[in-house]
Amino acid sequence: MVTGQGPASARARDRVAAAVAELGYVPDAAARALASRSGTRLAIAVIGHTAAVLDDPYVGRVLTTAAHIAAEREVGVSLHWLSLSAPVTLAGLADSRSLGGLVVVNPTRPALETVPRALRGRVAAIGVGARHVPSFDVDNRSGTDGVVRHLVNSGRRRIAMVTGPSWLPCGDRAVDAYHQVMQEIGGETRVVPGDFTAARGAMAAAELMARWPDTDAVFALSDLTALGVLDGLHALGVQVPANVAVAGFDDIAFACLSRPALTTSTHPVEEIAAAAATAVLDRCDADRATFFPSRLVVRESA
Amino acid sequence: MVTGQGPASARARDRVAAAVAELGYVPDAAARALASRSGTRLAIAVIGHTAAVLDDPYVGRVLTTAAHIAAEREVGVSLHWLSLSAPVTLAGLADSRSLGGLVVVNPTRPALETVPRALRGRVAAIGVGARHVPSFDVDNRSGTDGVVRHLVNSGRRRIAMVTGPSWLPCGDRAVDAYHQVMQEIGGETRVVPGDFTAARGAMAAAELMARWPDTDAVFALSDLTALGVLDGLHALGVQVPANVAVAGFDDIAFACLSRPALTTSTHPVEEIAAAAATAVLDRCDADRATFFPSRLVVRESA
DNA sequence: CTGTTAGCGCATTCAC
DNA sequence: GTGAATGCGCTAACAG
Repeated sequence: MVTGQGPASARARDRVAAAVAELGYVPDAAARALASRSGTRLAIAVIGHTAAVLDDPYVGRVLTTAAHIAAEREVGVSLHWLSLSAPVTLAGLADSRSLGGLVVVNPTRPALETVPRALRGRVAAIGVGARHVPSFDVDNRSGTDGVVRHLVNSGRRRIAMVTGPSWLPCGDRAVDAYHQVMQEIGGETRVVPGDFTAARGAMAAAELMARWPDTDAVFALSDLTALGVLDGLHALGVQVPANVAVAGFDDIAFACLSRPALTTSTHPVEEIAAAAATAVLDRCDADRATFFPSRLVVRESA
Repeated sequence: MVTGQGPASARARDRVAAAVAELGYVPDAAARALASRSGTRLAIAVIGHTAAVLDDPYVGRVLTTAAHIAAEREVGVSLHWLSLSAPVTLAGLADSRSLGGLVVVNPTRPALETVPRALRGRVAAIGVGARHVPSFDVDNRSGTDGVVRHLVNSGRRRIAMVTGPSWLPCGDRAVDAYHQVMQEIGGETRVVPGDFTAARGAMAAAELMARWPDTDAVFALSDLTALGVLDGLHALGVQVPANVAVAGFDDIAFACLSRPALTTSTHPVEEIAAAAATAVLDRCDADRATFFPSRLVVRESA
């Protein structure tokens, strides 16, 4: 083995390293991939109802980071949409010989079941994990807890939540946390399903205010949705934050550009994506879940 | 040649095609890359002062599209930052044997000079092009013309422009178009340099209003910057669009979510990226420039 | 632990 | 026009 782990004495290894340095030797990725059948590309698969999930800015950030990390190792990244109704595609993806590793974004548990064992040690999830699929995710529970408690601390009691899509398991922890805080303060829970889009947020705002007109705060599990809520409330003539406070989740670039600027919770998306990509590229088999912190960012909207 | 163009009779080709279909044969990308020295990955190189340019949402859209297109051909995409001051990196990038093709985003003409001839037919630019480097870009000239004329038609005369970074050659056509319209209506030109960021937009707004207090419209060559201008004007207590109209360029996702919603010009970024990626992957040598239309989108801000 | 050998799956280059 | 040989640069599985 010209590089790396082969069983060899320390002296021999040093000599090779010296030769490599002096001759300016650089390994050929294609030849290595061919000989070791290790693949030449890192696939990013995003699960969702439609291919439109690929256009989400969150996916863009993950992809950007992964492509940047992969570049250092001379591998490329490809982007795939995995239909929610037929995650069979995952197996198809996996037996492409050029596949070096796989990062699944927003996986469902059934989808994770279809990961072939041949991919063990070369797969990671951003979202929930599974056996032999290490996961990297935001600590949604404490993140939600932090935001909702901030709303409570600023005097709100009739707090509603717009969730993520119901099929997304990693949103469950957030909903749990919301329920728990509401129970603690003896408040009624008001949950409306969302789908992480702004359009849905505007609709959710209208639904919410029709059903529970005395709502004094809305927490959306996505900034995009929260911006939509802002829009919906504006259309209803509701003042933010005077009448209703609004908080989001993720701290996207535009959270600080909206009017009013969005109170939200910030997440190290780049760090998460980098960790997932690195885990796959470095072939570390594990089924550990790593959680990244969610930190409250108070702006004007709540 | 198992696939494609080799000299062979039509009958033989058909037989091969039939065999391929029945055996479910799928070529091995790594083996092909090794034998033909054609590389296994498509590199996207973005030019800018700092690596922060990689985080631009525009780059995200380009990367997403490229990664999706590349996926169909079993190749991956890697992302690179090219320092403006030392575009030497481009040559370094190019002699990596795993490089299959290159798409340069926002190139400068000097940077394009450093494209090695070995890359001919496997390189494309999003922005200005050069000899042997086909370019794919927005028709900035007519796009700007459309926006500025819209401002004129709605009664504005003292129109300022916030440009892109001065080193970006593809912004020149836009500045030209602005000058031309202003000359036609006999208006004074008021140009402030920008850098495509929101922060710069807010500063530019302050500078503009200090220097030319009677300005009644601002056109920014980037939506992000325009949103910053919106912010800056708000801080100054200037009403938009009552006192000053604001227009942007690009129609990013958040243009319709700002308050007031941003009037801008929409561009088929995905189409442009797809065309560039396809040109590189299909090895079409050319030095033709392809321009994509810019279409005015009137919302509330102008 | 070391040195050697045999492919990985294709494109290319010759003879036919 | 067709088929068979050679090698791309490396890893893996041996024998020393």
